[in-house]
Amino acid sequence: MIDVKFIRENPDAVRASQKGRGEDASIVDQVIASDELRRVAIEKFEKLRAEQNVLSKSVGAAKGDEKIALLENAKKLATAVKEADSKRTEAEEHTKALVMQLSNILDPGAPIGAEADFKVLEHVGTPRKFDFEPKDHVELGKLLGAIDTERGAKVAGSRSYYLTGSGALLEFALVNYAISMAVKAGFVPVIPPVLVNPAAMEGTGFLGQAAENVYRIEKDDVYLVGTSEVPLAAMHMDEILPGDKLPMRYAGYSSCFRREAGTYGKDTRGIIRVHQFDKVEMFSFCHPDQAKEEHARILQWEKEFLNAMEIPYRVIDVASGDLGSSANRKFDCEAWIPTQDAYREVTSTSNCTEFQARRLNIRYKDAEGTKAVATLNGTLVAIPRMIVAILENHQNADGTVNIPKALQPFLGKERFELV
RNA sequence: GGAGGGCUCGCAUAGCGGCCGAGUGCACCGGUCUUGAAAACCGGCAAACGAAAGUUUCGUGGGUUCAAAUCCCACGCCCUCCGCCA
Repeated sequence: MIDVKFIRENPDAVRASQKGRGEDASIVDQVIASDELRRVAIEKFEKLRAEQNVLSKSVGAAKGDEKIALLENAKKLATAVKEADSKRTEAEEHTKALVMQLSNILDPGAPIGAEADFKVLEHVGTPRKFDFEPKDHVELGKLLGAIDTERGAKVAGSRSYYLTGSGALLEFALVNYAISMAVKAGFVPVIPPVLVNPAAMEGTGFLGQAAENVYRIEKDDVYLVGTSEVPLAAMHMDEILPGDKLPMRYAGYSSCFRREAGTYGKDTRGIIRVHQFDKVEMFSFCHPDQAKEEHARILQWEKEFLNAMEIPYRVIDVASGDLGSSANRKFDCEAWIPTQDAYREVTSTSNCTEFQARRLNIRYKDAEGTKAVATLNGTLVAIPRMIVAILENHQNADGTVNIPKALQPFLGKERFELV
């Protein structure tokens, strides 16, 4: 949610941002008009209410005829107050509904355009030249007894899978490595709830355009989260954080659930795009003035993880039209996937500035006062995609797979063997 | 699933429908005293919007009333007991 005051004072900036995203800029003028009415309604209500408060007090003190006369007036006033109150509520709701439609203000650095208009920031590592025909992760997963998509489909439907043997062990190793790295960097490790209430889901912005990708348990009115960003962000919902404790960093490990509606036919093979997976996510509550630096730091940790996995990748600056509504800028790390001859997204970090915190009512307090914090998130490791990258990039001609050095201590060996 | 109890300013508690945005204790901040600290004493101390006046907030939402922390209804959460259970 953008600050209404900011919209009022910088309408052009908001319009430009909306346009940059390819979204409706006319909402800005609707907000301004609605906000004007809202402020008038508030003023009117408050005046009447003040009058009523005074009158009510005098009723208590009065006696006899005087009291009867006062009561007469008070009754009339009460009706007027009630009416002004409902008008005010209506105006407030109307304004809020409009403001909620606006996406976060773009970072001026974000490339403008549609999905394909991203900017490549850098390449790290070189895609390996194979002197044999590389196998894809599905085949390797079978040879290693690591991934079973057929039984996954039998038991849970399409986009489901079993990680077995080496696959399961690899997940544990990845998670352990990620968490130990995060703890070293000062993150508080967290195992959050994955079943959350509507307020958490709504506050983090996942019930908007993204709603169709969210699993909902109707009977109990709870949602399955698509990322631990949701419970991590909502953790401090309605709280005022001590300013001197910022940044507050959490590393959440959780299962993630995604309906993947509207992706029929996309990545149907293997475990690139699945309904359920585990992920270690970084989340930071920080001072708004430091959000940009924090964003760079989170990206740096993502890169360090990929470096440790010895996987070639590139970093892209995601284009305005492809940003989530909460993000003002987003960097994706894309790993090289040999059998697809392409870079594919494995991690992603967004700077949500104060946008998300305002919706969740998360503030910080320091000598300057109480203001909304900035929130940022970034993937440290999303298991299935990392498994794909590791298997495909580190495979040998016979189908065995070399284990990156960083993971070897967690697995007690250097290679995954055939079963 | 069944039966009870509770939800008030960081914590613990008080609170008669108007004198309650709200008392007390602890914690915290500032001061006096002290070589320093403790103790004692004095003062301050919930949040939001607003330039201010003022308005809003006693779990949430609704209702009764001129007036609600206080009465009524619904929901949420917490606790205790019983049942079931990883």
